[in-house]
Amino acid sequence: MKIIEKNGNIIVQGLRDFNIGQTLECGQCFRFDKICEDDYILVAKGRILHIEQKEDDIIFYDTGLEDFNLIWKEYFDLNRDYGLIKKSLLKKDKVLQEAIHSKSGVHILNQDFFEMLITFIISQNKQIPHIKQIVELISNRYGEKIGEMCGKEYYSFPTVERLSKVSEEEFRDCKAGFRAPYLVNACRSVLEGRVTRDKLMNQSTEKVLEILTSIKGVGEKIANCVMLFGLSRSESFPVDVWIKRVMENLYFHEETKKDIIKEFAKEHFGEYAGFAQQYLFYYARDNKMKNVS
DNA sequence: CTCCAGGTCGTTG
DNA sequence: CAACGACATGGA
Repeated sequence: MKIIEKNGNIIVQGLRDFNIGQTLECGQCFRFDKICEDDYILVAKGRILHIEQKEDDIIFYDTGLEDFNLIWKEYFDLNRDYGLIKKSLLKKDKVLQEAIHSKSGVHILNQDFFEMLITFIISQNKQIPHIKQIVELISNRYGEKIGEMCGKEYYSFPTVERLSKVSEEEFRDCKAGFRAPYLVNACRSVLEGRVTRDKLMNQSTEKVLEILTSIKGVGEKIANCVMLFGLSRSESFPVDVWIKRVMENLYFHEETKKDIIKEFAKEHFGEYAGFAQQYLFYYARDNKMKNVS
């Protein structure tokens, strides 16, 4: 990885195993707008980032070396060797070959814990474009304005303190529907310190799962998403409709319970289960994979 | 119109 | 413990 500072931009060269489009569109992230091919505006870490990929160059527009090193390098998980992860997964398992090869530029982002908790509570029983809409609405109403780009105003994701003051009715007005009381409850849990990033960071996977699922509206799947995307727990393996479908198609060849799939993934993919999950999820969704039988 | 979406909860058998 | 309907909202 070679980093160049030029005209107020940062250019990163020689990054293998990274594609900005795949990384943002794979379903882990909901706060971005596509300008054109491989060219995106992203909201994260309380700021706007215009980022573009031109062949092997990644351009972080209007970004200094300090912001890149302190914020974006970690956010985009640029220090991790994805080539090694893919090799390790493929060594054990040729079944993953197609999924990994077609989605080989996916990185798992290190996103904000609270934002992931709220976002994935919203995600239940909704399609990705809807999730994006609701998160944007909540940010526009309760976040801070952080700038303007291409004629659109951008707002940060709200703080715990601000969102804790939002009522159930107001969440319903943001189209959250039946999830509104869950959101109120989740905000309170974080504000009152029962569920915080610090508290979860040093716990065992089982304990983290137990604490997260103690929030009403957070089950196994959402807890695993929060762990994978918001707590850097790469052994997490969220099982949703798409993962169920793709696992049934590629491994079981018949209808299979989520618990069985989860256990299999833990055994089979081990510490890299989260990466396997994301390649499989994106691959299945992108190919509109059908149920078995 | 009907069906389903990155699910979870509460209720039944 | 497994199965099942309800839950808001919007798009196919």
